[in-house]
Amino acid sequence: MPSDTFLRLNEDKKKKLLDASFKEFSLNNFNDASINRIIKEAGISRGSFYMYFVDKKDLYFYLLEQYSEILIDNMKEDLINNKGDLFKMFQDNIKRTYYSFKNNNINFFKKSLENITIMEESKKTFGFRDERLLRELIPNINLSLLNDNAKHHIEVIFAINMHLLMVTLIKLLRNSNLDEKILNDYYEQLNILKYGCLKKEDLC
Amino acid sequence: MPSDTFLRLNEDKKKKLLDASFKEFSLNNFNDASINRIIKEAGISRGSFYMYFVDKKDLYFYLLEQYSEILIDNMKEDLINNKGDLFKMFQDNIKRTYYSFKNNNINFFKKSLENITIMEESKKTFGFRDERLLRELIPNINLSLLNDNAKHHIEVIFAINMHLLMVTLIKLLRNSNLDEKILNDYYEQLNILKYGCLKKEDLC
DNA sequence: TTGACATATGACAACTTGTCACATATAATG
DNA sequence: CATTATATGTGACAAGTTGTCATATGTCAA
Repeated sequence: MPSDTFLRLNEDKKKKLLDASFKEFSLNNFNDASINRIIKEAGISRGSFYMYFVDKKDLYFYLLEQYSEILIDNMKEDLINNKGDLFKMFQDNIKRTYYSFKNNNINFFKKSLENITIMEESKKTFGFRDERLLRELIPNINLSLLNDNAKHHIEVIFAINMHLLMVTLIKLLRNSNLDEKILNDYYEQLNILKYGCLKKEDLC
Repeated sequence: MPSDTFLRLNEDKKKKLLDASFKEFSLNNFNDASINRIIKEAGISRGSFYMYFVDKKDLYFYLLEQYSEILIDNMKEDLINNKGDLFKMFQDNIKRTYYSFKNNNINFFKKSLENITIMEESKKTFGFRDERLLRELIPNINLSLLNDNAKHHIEVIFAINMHLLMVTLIKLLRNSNLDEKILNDYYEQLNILKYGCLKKEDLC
């Protein structure tokens, strides 16, 4: 989290630093990104930077949070449009998210995907804070479509879906064009989650 | 991949470097691990190091490969003991893997889990090379237990299972003792994959 | 013994980060 | 208005990082 000093800064100065950071993290992955280059581009001194953020990670997560707001908004919209059907939402959402990622200035989201460790993923699902996810998305899911076991593990199901979404996005972004095969694979993966892996005759 | 020069080295010198590396990567995550400390501990010169490995990443993946051989061996054994039942294998395997991780010298596997990005995970499933996974594990899975859709996506199902395994291991290793609650959550996640999320009446 | 090739070495340039004594704003108070 | 606090800004600095390269030392074959 940035310091109050940063938050109190005038919008111009704030924007300049945020823009420079966005650019740097779009061109380099987290470890290669350089605070030196950021402060040079933003025209602030080294000491000031450390007055605003405790370190590179602090800045990065703040940025990620800012820029991923719109993604969670889109997801919420898709969920409501599909009357709370979690799987239809994910099916609809992937193209939208793909284009958000693809069209954003330089590469920020693509690089972000490459940076996420499963360690972090298990804590905060893709930069969206858990709280916002739980507060705004989960309550909009129509649980009556799911069986009891699924109802009790709705957060896990969401997390698995998010994981599949991210892995698919990585694949799609590696190709230059939206690849229908990768997309179809994704839809069938959703089906596995919907219908399970075991033979039906063993179930009923 | 290490150079032929490294492979040609006498066992003592090789071991010394590998041991020093293992220790360094056990005490630090990938980015904080220092080649300087490794070569100091191993008693070789900077130039020699770069004669053996192209960079830190090269060394790291070589190490990971070496030390994860046993994990895939265990998995194969569990799969055969369970007559090819993929889900029973995962259910049995987690405790074993947990103890392998917990008891190994310093922390290598725990740190490794923390280092893995979903980007890498989507390419090589957890340091096990895809080839070995596909070659040795997948053929031992009893496909007749699965429905048609699952059969066609056996690699994806395996990957999701691996992902759940890793996330659960991270949770378990964060606690000091084997936490039954986390373990039970894992088993129920496997059930979701087995039986799916949708209500049964909608299926049959 | 003399090449020829394989290894080893550490100084070097070019970076990186976080800190800190100091300088300069801006606000508040006598 | 002058003075004192408090908030910000600054860049030199120490202590680290990595990868390269000219040079030195092995080793083996002709």
